[in-house]
Amino acid sequence: MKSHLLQLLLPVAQSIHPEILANSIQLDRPKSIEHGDFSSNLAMALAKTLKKNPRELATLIIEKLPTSPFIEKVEIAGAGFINFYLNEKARTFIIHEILKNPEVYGQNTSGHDDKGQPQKVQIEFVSANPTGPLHVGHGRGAAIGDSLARLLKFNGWDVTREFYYNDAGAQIDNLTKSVHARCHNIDPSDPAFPEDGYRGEYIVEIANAFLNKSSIECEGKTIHASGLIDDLESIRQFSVAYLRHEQDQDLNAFQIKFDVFTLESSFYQNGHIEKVVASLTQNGFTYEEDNALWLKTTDFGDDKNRVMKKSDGSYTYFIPDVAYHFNKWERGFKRVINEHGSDHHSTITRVRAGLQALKIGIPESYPEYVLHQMITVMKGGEEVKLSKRAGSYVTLRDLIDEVGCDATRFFLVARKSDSQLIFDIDLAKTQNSDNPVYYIQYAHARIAGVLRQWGGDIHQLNHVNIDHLKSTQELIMVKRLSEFPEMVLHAAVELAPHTIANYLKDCAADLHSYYNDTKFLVENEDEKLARLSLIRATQIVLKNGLYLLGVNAPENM
RNA sequence: GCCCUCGUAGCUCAGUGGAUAGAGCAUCCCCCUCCUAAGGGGAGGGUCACACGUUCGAUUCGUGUCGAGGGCGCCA
Repeated sequence: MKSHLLQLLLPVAQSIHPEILANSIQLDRPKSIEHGDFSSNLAMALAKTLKKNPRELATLIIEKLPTSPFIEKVEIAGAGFINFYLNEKARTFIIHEILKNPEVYGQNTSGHDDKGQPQKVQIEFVSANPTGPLHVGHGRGAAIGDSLARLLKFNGWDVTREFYYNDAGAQIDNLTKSVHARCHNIDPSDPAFPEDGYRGEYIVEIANAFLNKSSIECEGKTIHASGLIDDLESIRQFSVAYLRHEQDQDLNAFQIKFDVFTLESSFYQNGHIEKVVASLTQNGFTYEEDNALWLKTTDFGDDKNRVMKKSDGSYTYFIPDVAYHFNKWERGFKRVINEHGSDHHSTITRVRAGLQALKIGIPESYPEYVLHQMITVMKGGEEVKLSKRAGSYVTLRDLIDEVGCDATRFFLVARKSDSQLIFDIDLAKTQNSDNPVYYIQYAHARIAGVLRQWGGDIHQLNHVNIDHLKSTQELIMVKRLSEFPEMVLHAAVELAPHTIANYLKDCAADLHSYYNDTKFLVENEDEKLARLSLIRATQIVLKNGLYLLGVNAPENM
């Protein structure tokens, strides 16, 4: 509908001002229904360059505008807005569009290449090290990352979800030492406990399972504990498998599945690390100082150079990161999005710098980043800082157990990622109007209820003429539904799934308002079917929108 | 000190170079003989942190100030 109007406007605009470009014409959705379905600031924009009165220009534009089967009227308003009001034919067209192919309504092909094929995009998210249960920050990353994946798929991209983790390195040594200490019944109050060790209760569980010679399923393999109290290698393998397994269960409970798990150690084993270091050195971006090998990241906008190989001969995390992103590029991902906590901010410049220094034509903006800010968990008016199992932080599992998967996902994805989030457990738990998740789900369930009571075949609604749906609420409802595809595109372009959550709240509000005002199951058959087709279309949009957030759309509540 | 993000109603947060800046909660009033009241309607509540610029028009863009958080490691 929007492109239809643009096609009408463009020739007119060009006849007045030949140099105007198609993408410079704005066609917005007015906030208020009084201002029509679409609004253009064309006259005001032209007034500036042509030095003419915007209202006069608007009159001229409207006179020149060809007739359209979908437009009821065009009006000038305010300082020179041109407002378009769609007619009943357009509204029927929109509703039929939704009902015809419910599951694809809102989808587009903006992710396709020139040949019409989906382009590959990889989204890396969560990427927690296997040193403890997932915390709420990982939960926010999981909710945002998975929703982004769903959104991009809806926009025609071929999406791969990936989880990267470090299974060697200093943090894992720490984990091993901590479990080892607990095997010997050394607790964190004991001076013999590792200084930077993990102090949570889960370490005791792992130690006990290890001593009992348990087995753990992890990523298709079974890991057996040797049970030998000083077998550090077995402790390490078992602990990593144990925690990876637990994280998988948490993600499962959060209804998130990954396509690929990548281990940091794989880049040491397959020689990628050496290759990258050799290439960086060959390109002349490295130097030695204080017995360490440095990369001149300042050549690429960093504020200081970074160590890549420590004086003890081991690598910093930074080189495996570069190797990993080089690997993503080589696997054919011309687009990569990393979802991380905002504490990863400092790595952006240097990872990109490392990739630039490889000189193999990777774009400067590769990879893209979506960073989320910190979460404060509130309960009973007080900040919750720790959980029993993890010790020092609140786990994702705590939230899921307490408020459920749907509410947790919704709350974590419904805020702009770069603002700090207060997660109010009491609010997320309430099952009433205070809680936006239930508000939206209730709208969906209410519609399902009406359709159940009607008892007819929903396919009967596909070709209903809705011409005489003309109440303000009905106009608002149709307008809202027609905006959904634009919202989906916008959310994907901006990498901002929270805009979908806002849209759904508005859409649900429109429905509840309509529901209270109008009876659907009326005597008059035409009226009844018209209203049912409208709410059925609303149900579809709510369902598709909730799907994009990873939230269920219940038939009953 | 430098870098990034944020500052909008009492609270939690949306939003936009344009029309009267929105929603939920909280406060007050009203609506079930009627498809789910887990709902709806209404009232009150704002110097869009502050200042100065750019613009026909700034809450939105720019600069500065103040305030909050995060990052500045041979940790990941």
